[in-house]
Amino acid sequence: MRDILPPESALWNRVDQAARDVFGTFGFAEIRLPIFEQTELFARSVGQETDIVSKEMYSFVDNAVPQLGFLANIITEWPDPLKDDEQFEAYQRYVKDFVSGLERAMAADELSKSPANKNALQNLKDRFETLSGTSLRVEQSKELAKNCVSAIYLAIRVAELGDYLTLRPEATASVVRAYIEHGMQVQPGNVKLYYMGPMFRRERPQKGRYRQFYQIGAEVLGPSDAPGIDAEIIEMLLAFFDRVKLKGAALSINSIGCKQCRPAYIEKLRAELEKVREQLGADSQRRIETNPLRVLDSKLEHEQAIIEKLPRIAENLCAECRAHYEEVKRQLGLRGIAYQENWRLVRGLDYYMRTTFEITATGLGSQNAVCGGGRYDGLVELLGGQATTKGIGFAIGTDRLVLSLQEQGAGETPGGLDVYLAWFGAAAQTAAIGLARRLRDAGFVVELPAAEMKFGKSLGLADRLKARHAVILGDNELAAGVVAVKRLSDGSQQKLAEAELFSYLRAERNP
RNA sequence: GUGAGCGUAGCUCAGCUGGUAGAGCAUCGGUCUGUGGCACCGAGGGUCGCGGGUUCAAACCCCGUCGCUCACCCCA
Repeated sequence: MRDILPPESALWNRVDQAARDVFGTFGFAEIRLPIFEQTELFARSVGQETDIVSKEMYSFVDNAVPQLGFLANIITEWPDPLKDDEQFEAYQRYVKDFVSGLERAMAADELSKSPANKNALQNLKDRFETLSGTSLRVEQSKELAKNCVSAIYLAIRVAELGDYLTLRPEATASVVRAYIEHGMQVQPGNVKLYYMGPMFRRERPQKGRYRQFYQIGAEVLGPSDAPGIDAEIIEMLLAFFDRVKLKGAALSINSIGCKQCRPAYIEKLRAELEKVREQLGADSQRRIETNPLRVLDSKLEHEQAIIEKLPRIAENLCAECRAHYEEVKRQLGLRGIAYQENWRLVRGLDYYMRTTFEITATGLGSQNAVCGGGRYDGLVELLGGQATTKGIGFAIGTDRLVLSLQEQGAGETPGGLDVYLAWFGAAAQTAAIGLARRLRDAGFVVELPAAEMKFGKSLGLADRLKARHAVILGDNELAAGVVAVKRLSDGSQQKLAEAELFSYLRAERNP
């Protein structure tokens, strides 16, 4: 958990504003999305077997009956129910409370009497009975108790205690959901949307990575999958990085094929990996089964030579994918965009296909990817929309971008205080309040002391607040109908009428 | 999920073999009631992350726990 404080927050705002400005010129408009969604949405879109869904989501039950949800959490999150008799008994009490709570809630119609709930209740009752008859002291009932506990977990998951919700781990799924829900396919051409805000993943924080992190992203959804769209969204991305003055941004691209050609490639890859299995590390060996593409991502030194000899997807694309990829590259060329082809660039999310890309920045160590994206033509259909709707998008990791900018020395922003309005005496305060309002109306940043201070104190505060000017308003100035304005950098001071003060300050602002 | 390191004032840190909690910076006030940065003097600010244990006595030793940082895994 982390706070973003001034003056650092100013840099964050600059980054957000740059995105709004640049994306706006490409015809993108902002979509504001909810922070949490139905768990189901992410499970389906991101992919059940990905790390995000299998272990990194913050999910919770939005209970119909809060007490039941509380108990369900205790029971299913119980660290080790079979550790000792004391824990075992406590665990049984919780299960008992849960069963009776479930019965009561169903009787009172607080919980639906759906078949799932009835089954769960019956199952829980049976299991609880068996569990009550076991003891941890006897080895064979230990095994029995273990099975009962698994069954209890399952029954609780089956019970419909309320909505399953998840703090969003990414936003593409939400954008697609909104696109379908609001019938945006009737809009002319492709729909171009951008978003920014916090995302959540459950993991151990480290440099540039947080459990609540921020992304700025954009998506193009609609009937066309023209390679020019891929190239333009990349062009926009680079324009953005240019605007925030990120140095050393490097673009990598790849194509990972489609439903037609990728499965065949994966089998080919798997077969080749089997031949060299013994030479690979434990992680890569495991991935031969789970996700062979990820082996290509390995950064282990001794695997590099092996990986270099593996079959490459670019040489195994179907005709359509090959043509699409070639045209993306040509379109990038038309825009004068330099890129690096990286045949090992694969994505961690299931929904990507064809074009994938990544931007890396300097100063981030091994976490050097600052933006990732790609095409996901099947996702809209997967989530229940029109099969003909195509999609492509990217997400910028704002935390890393800001970190990288700071390391490049963009952190310091000059203090914005134009005027410290030092007033002395009750009559001067009245005048100062009016003057402060007119200065602020004109766009100047003004600090107006809330209570009278001694002269030296007041100017001292103006100095420490890093004000550019002190405007002095006391009895003398009031009588003469002027103010004294002092430039704090060199101490020069002059008396001006109000109209002159405004033009003076304007000139000071734009030298 | 795994491994390592660190938690003492707002910040950076000191605090020896256990014996009443310290410094610098910052803040506030004074010297200084019409002119800032300096100097000097003074003040406020701490459940030593939290809980338990050992001890006559714990910031210090032991156990647990929470938090932060870094790395692994993975990704943005």
